[in-house]
Amino acid sequence: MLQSVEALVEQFRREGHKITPQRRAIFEALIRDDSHPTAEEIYQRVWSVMPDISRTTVYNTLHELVVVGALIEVADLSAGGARYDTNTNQHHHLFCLGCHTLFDIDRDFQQIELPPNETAGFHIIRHQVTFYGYCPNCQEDPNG
Amino acid sequence: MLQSVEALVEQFRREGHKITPQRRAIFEALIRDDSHPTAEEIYQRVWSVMPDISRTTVYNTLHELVVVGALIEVADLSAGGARYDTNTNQHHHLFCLGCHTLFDIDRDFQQIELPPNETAGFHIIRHQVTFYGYCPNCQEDPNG
DNA sequence: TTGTGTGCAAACCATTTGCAGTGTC
DNA sequence: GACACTGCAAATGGTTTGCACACAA
Repeated sequence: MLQSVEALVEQFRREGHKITPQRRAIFEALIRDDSHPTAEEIYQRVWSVMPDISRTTVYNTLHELVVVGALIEVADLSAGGARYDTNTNQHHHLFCLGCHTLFDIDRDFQQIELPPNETAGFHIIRHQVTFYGYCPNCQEDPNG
Repeated sequence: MLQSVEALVEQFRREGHKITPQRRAIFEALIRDDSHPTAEEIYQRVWSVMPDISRTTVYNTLHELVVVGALIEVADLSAGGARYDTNTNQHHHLFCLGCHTLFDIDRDFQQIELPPNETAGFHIIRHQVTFYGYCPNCQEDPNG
């Protein structure tokens, strides 16, 4: 989880990027967030304090945050576009098939490893476990 | 992996669906396939033997195959749209970050289970491990 | 002052929808 | 013969691109 705007500003400067008011506002919107927002949700948050910002700028900045490693883009879990994860540590996901909410699981399944003869020659970078199911709400109301 | 058109026809009839030449052609295109094709790829295959088919019909039929459980829709792994997996057994994935190829891993990581107090009240249906990395090709040519 | 960043508008691309006509059961 | 299915065309929605202007360094 991202802890401070200044740390991001630092990181961005280090990578040779300029710091603009728009970028600062986007950083603000992401600090201490663990809700896996979509680009549109982030745009809405920033828009509420900076109504002149454009989606283009939000998309650009999110991509740059992914490139510098401050954000992880979560594969689209059906509907609503890509989600951004501010938790860049190794962790896992619990996904509700009903309401599409995504929870983090910080447990470490260290046992998950492929024997070398089953990797098909891949150089494996990371792995992620996703649990699919129904959250308490969607169990009560299967149409939720 | 889907083994026979007739089994799918049976299953479709059982669920109260009608069998059309288009659906049969789509079934043919999916038999003994383990390449995780996109809807567009399936459309192309069917189109080569039935040029009058429309994308709408392909999309419709794929959705119905997912509903009856003959196909699994794999979350979009960036670019190119959803993939369809004819392997509906519990299995895992190896995804190449370079060329976006998706391999099946049939190994069973039975140890992966969430203790009840970490499920956030979810009713968990299934889980899937995705390994992210670079395939032999994309290790040689990082721009592949 | 230079080149990166911004924002508009338009393009893109996978997918969905509306609807009239068709064909399976 | 009824109703599910088909296919066209248009709409949708997330994301990207082209380009002129603005501003951080």
